Amino acid sequence: MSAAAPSARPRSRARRGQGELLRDEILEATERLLVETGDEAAVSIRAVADAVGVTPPSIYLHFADKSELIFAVCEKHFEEFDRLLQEAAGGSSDPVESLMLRGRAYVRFGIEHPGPYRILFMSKPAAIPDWWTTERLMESASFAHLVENVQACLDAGAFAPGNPLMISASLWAGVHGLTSLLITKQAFPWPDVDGLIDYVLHVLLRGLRAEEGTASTGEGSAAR
Amino acid sequence: MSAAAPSARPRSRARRGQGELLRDEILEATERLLVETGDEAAVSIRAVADAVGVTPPSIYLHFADKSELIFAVCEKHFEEFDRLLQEAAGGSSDPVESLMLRGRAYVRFGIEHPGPYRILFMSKPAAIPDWWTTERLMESASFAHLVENVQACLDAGAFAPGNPLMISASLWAGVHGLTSLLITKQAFPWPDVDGLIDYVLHVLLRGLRAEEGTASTGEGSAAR
DNA sequence: TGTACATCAGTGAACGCGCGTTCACTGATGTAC
DNA sequence: TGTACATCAGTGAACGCGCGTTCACTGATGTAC
Repeated sequence: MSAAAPSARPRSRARRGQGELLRDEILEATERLLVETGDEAAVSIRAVADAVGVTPPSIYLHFADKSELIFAVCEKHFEEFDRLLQEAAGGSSDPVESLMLRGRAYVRFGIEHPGPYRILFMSKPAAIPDWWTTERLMESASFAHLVENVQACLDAGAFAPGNPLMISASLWAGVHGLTSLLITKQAFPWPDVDGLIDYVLHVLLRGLRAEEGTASTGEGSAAR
Repeated sequence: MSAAAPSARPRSRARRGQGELLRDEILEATERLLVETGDEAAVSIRAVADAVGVTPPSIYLHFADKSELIFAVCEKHFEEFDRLLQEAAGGSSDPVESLMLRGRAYVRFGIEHPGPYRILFMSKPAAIPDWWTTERLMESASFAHLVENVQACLDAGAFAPGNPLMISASLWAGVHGLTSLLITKQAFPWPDVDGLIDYVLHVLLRGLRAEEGTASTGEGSAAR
C-alpha cells in the first residue's frame, strides 16, 4: 500500500549541531551497500540515501560528490586492511612465518570484503580521482610494510639474495591473484580454499628460500 | 557545421544477402572499443553503432541484446587466448620450460588486451549471463591444458609430488595476480616489467621443483 | 517568562544525460512473370 | 525487355529508466533580548 517506503526506519532529524551524525550513517550505509554488491557502479547516491532513510540531496551536505563518498569509505577500509595485516604479521617473531600470516590475512580480507577489495585493487586507474593521492601513500605504507618484512627475511638469511622490491611484488602478485580469482570465479571448482591459500603461500616461500648450506642463519630443512 | 557526425566513414548499405557483413563490422568495432576502454560498462550499443557508422537498432538485427554482443567478442578472445598459450607452450619440449613460456604468454595477453582480460577474468560473476556456459567449457579447456602441462612436469619428476589441480591453481593465481596488478595499478612504481614476469615465474617454478636427489629424472641445479 | 529571529538539517521537484530497447517505417535490391 | 512485387538492410523517433546534481524551500531548534 505505502508507496516507495524507504528500506530503513524513518530516521528522525538530527538536533542542532548534531548534523555530523548523518555523515557517519551515510558512511555506514555506503559501506554496507559496497560489501553487498561489491561494485562501485551499483552503489548510487540514491540507493545510499534510501538506505539511510533520507533524500538524495542530503548526501551533499556532507560529501562534495559521489567519488568523495566512495573513497572516504575505501580509505577506512585501507586503513583497516593495513592494520589487520600488521597485526597478523606480528603473530610470529620469525620473519618467514610472519609473511605466511600476513598472506593469510590478506586473502581473508579480500574474501570477507570483496566490495572494498575490488575497488582498492581491481578497479580501473581512471576510476580513481585525482585528489586520491592518499591512495598512493596508503598503498605505499601497506606495501612498505611488506617490503620491511621481506627485508627481515633477507637479513635473516632465510631468503636467497634478491631485490626486496622484486620479491615483494612477486608475493603481492601471488596473494592478489589468489584473492581476486576466488572473488571473481566463485563458480570455479576450487580445491579446499584454506588448503589452497596455504599451498600457494608455501610454494612462493619455498621458491624464495635460500639454498641449503648457503644461508648464514637459515633454518634449512634437515641436514641434507 | 555537420551535426553529430559519426566517427567512422558513412558506410554504404550492404547488398541483398550480404547482411552478415554488418555482423562482423559490429564485432570488430566492439572489440576495438573494448580494448580501448577496457570496460564493459563503457561500451554502449550506441557507441558501437556510431563506430560502425550505423544506427543503434541495426545492432539488434544481428544480436539479441547487449550481453550477447559482448560475450560474442569475449568468446573470440577466449579462443585466441587458449590458442596463444598452447602455441607458446609448444615452443619447448621440456615441460617446465613450457610452463614458463605459457606463463609469459599469459601475462602478455593480459597486458595487450586489458579490456577482454578484465571481462574474462576480473568481472563480477553476476555480469556473466546464464547462457554463457561456454565460458565454463572454454575455461575448463584452457585450464585443462595447464593441468596437462603440470602433469607432464610431475611425470618427468621435475616437480615435487603434489595435487596437479592445486599446483595449477597456484600457477594461475600467480600469473593472474601479476597480470591484473599490472593492468590495474599502472601508476605503481613497478620494477622492470619483463624482468618481474620472469622473476615471478621463476619463484613459482622453483617453489614447485623436486628436492635435489629425490627426483627420478630431475634436471637439478649443479651437483651441490 | 515570552517572543522575534537567525541558524541549521533536511526536503521536493526538477534539470539534463546516456542508456537499452521497441516499433512502425523506408527505400534499394533482386526476382517472377 | 519491362514492370509489379516481395524481400531485406537499415532508419528515425520515441519509450521509460536510473543516474548525479542543483536550487529554492521548509520547518524545527536554539538563542538574544
